[in-house]
Amino acid sequence: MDREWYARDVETVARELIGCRLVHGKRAGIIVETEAYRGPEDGASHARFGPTARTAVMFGKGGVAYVYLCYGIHEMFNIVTGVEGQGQAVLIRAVAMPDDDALGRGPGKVTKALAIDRSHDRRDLTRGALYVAPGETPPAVKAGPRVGVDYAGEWANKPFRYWWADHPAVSRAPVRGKVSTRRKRSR
DNA sequence: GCCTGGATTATC
DNA sequence: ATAATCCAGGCA
Repeated sequence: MDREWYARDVETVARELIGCRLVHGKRAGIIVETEAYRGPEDGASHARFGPTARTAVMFGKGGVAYVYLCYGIHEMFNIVTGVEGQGQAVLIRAVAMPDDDALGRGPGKVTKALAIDRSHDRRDLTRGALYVAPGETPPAVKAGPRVGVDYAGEWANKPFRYWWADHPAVSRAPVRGKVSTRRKRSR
């Protein structure tokens, strides 16, 4: 995909990424689940604090990778969209791998399956070994609330998550309304 | 500087 | 239900 394609609105790109091929060298998978993060006004987005050392890339041009470490364990792959200053990005939550459907299920698994890590942060996706290409046409795409962003108030309910309807590689959405990520610190 | 808590996943 | 594991960013 070229710069123009990525420069469009984040919701459009997130929706159209479903069915596309995500390629990294010899590895590739079909994207079956994404989430749109709208910009500084989006209470669920890393962009909500404005540009910082980590998130400045989100405020740059579209078609660039944003990769960050989550929970100290998992690396998450995002694609910046829109034009400079907007702060939009799409999280790739699941890909269908040719051999193993379970391999690309869940955002932490996507980076594992395609060997993407923080060294790819800020990588230009319009040139090089990491890129998106046309793939298949999904029979149906559904939309619903994003996963794991209950802290974001009204923004948590917006239907910014897109997935290939009934595809087996789509991540299982956890039961919402339950927050069990609290870890007690002895103090 | 210190401290909180997370765009998650595996296992208990 | 909770451990694993680390660092960004708010606040003092």
